[in-house]
Amino acid sequence: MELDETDRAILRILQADARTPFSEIARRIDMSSATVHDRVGRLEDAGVIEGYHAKVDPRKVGYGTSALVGLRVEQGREENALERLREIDGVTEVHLTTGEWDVMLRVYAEDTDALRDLMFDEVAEMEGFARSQTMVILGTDFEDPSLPV
Amino acid sequence: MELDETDRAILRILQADARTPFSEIARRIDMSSATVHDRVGRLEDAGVIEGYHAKVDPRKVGYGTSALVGLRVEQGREENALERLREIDGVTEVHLTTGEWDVMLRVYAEDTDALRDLMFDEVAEMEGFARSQTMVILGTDFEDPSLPV
DNA sequence: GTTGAAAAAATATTGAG
DNA sequence: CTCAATATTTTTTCAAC
Repeated sequence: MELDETDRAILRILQADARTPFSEIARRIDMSSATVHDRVGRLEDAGVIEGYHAKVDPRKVGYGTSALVGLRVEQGREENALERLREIDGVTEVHLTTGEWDVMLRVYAEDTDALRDLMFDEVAEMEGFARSQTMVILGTDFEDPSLPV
Repeated sequence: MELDETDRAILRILQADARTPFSEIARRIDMSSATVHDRVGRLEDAGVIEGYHAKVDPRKVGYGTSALVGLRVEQGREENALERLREIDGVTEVHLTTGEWDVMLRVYAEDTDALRDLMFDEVAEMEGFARSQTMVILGTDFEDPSLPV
């Protein structure tokens, strides 16, 4: 799908605030809301917009700790490991990467104790687990889910 | 702010789909939409809900490559470096971490050439830069922005 | 592709239990 | 805190350019 500047403007607005009324988007980009409605529908159908999600403050719902975890997995056991990782509560991202680690995880836990339990009892016990390194996130300086479009 | 099971149910729904009409949320949790409206407003005011964002498929808007980058920063230069990183186009996350790296970045780039340029011309040229390691994301097995609440 | 206008649906507000 | 009823606004549809 080819995106023109109007599509990009709509994407910028919806990335910043997914609940902006079409009528206001229309006003800002100087088109009718029927057009905005039409375009958003096409962006959704084309898979450019994958979804709309409320961003919840992890601390406010009991997740005091977050970490990035590098994982080494035994050769040939990757499939099994990935399947297991997906199911662990608090694991929100599983990426296959080049470099020192085969897999990088993003995990959330209540506190450092809970993170330790998650790592020792769930991740390290997993079939095919070789070794891991946990990078505890001490603070997040910047996190904007918006891609520049 | 204290969250009860009703609040959590609303959060689960809005994390999965931020544009679910209040009327449907109300139907699903068996309450009136006025109550849902009231609760969502309080969750927003309390900062539990930080915002609503459209999730855009990076590939569909020209970002073929993504990476996690570990950074070492010279002591005392952290502030300056963080400020600079925030401004680089394509950098969507900047975390301070324990372990091998001081800072972990999430970056998006058009392709590996653009990633190289971003790393060599922007990141490595930054004041206070010591060294870095780029973990190119070959694939994302799982990525769900929803926190279990 | 875009539009204005009508119809349908949703959200915001109010007042009371 | 919750609700029903009302007022307001938005979404959706559609004939027409």
